[in-house]
Amino acid sequence: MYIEKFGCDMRGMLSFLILFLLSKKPMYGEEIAAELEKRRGIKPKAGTLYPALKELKKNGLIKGEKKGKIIVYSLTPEGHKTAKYTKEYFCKCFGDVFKD
Amino acid sequence: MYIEKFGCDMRGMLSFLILFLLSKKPMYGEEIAAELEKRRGIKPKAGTLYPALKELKKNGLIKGEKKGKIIVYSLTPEGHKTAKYTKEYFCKCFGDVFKD
DNA sequence: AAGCATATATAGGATATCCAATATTGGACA
DNA sequence: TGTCCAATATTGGATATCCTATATATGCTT
Repeated sequence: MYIEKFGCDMRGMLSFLILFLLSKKPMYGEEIAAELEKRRGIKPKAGTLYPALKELKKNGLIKGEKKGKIIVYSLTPEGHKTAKYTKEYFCKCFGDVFKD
Repeated sequence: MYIEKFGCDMRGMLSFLILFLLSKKPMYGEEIAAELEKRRGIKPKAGTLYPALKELKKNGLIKGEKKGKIIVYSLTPEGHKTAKYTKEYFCKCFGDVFKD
């Protein structure tokens, strides 16, 4: 796989992707993991995903609502605002990558 | 700045950005640094940029041609191929971030 | 030729990022 | 009620990523 040969697996984008996904609709852990797998080809392990969610919660960007066994995560108002700004930042950085 | 509050500075995308920039045109170090600053708001330090270039060169993706004081970097054939694949990967991951 | 600024380079270390392994929780269903 | 499974969670550590500080090289100006 060329990504591996490249030596850059685009680490550091996990939290951004999670925030972006939740900005589209609330999801629970396994849903998020499945969506990430569809995009990146790699499914984040539990020890990767949940600490990331915990950090986002700690920063007040997402909240978790318990629905029986699962926890549905969604953005807080602060999270929406941050998602908006980070998306703008992202577009400024990478906007023209898509125009090829 | 919201990126800081977010706690995600999108690390891990530096090499990808460099590869992408060089896929558009050959550049030397300071040119690359300036372009990165324009996009990210932060200019990479010498101790960040040159090791990254060295790694890309080691992997056979870029080559450096000395022109007096400066070194002009450009993609190798392998680098072009890798840029193409990484761009596709990138689009698969983040393609819909721009549709908002 | 000497001094200076710019460009490139390296070593060492701090932090971020992620995973493996393991633990816990809650519901389903016998 | 007890067992099983899926979902969530935590700890500890490995690696990636980047910066600070420092060093080297090259060309320009005087």
